[in-house]
Amino acid sequence: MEEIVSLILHGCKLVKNLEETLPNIANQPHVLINSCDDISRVFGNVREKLSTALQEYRHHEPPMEVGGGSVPEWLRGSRSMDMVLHDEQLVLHQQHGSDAIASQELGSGNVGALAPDATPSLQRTRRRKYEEDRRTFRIAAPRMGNTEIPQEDGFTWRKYGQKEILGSRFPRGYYRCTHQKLYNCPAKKQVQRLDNDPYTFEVTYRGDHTCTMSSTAPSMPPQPPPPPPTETLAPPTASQAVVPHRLSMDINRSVGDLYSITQQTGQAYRHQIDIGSGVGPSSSTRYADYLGVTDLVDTMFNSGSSSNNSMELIFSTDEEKKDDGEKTN
DNA sequence: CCGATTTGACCCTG
DNA sequence: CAGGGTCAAATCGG
Repeated sequence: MEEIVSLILHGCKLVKNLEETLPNIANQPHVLINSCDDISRVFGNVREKLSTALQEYRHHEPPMEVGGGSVPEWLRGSRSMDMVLHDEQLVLHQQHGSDAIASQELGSGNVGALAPDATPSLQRTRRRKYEEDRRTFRIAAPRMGNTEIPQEDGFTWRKYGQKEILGSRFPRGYYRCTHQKLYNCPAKKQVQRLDNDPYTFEVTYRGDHTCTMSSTAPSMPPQPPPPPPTETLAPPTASQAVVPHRLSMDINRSVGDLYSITQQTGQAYRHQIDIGSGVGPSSSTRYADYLGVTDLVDTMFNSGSSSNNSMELIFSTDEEKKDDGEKTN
């Protein structure tokens, strides 16, 4: 087990390394590929070892009681095993759909407040394209402090609405970027507790930040008004700005951030992350695997010094969850 | 006083 | 017409 852990930690270091050198090597695809390969190799190795350990255990130990007997001792009784085996709770998939189109749409005017003279057909088109630019995350609610809202995501949001949603026990909160007016930032997010798991928020991000990612005031001067829409699609720069930020936070942050990003259609989570051209499908799948593992590692080993709240999150039973849920309700 | 939140009303889409 | 999304006045709080 120690070997596996050190492997995981090594992988994390590689990821951090890559992140730090990313600005310098961003335009050197072959270097990027090598780095990604190294990382995925390490975590692929981890996964293999985990699978082997699990199989060996299953082979030697007849199943005992339901839900516990076929799991290695070091994982028995912990929900982390579920996460390893079913990393849909950890793996992220990000759907950018037509980011470029959406960015263009968003940049072309105010969000939500459609031009009064817009034709109905145009409004529909705009809406649909806008809707495609949605990234849905599942975020574990904080166990400490304010459990009513998801953890900081690095941006500051201002709530502008809340609505009861049909078929949902919990209302949906509507947030827009605090700097919307000052910086013409179109980013919005919706936050809703899951019906069947009040300790998980489904956070849907819409639009991309044109402000910086500061949680206070933006450090960049206000951007000039976006250019009028043209035939050429703008590159999805804003959405790219979100991803590296998340990468950094995923590695460093504590619990609460067991993201699983789903497709907007609400289908089963896919063990895949779109990395873009230059990386083959098999690599991307393995890449996703390691992302899941890093989150797990992060949760297990980087969970804050003084409290074991992250462990509570991992190891808490459903019963506890239910109790806590009732308390907060 | 100013910015954030709340909440009922309104708008738009399907 | 129902439901989701947004607006904006009222209210809150630092």
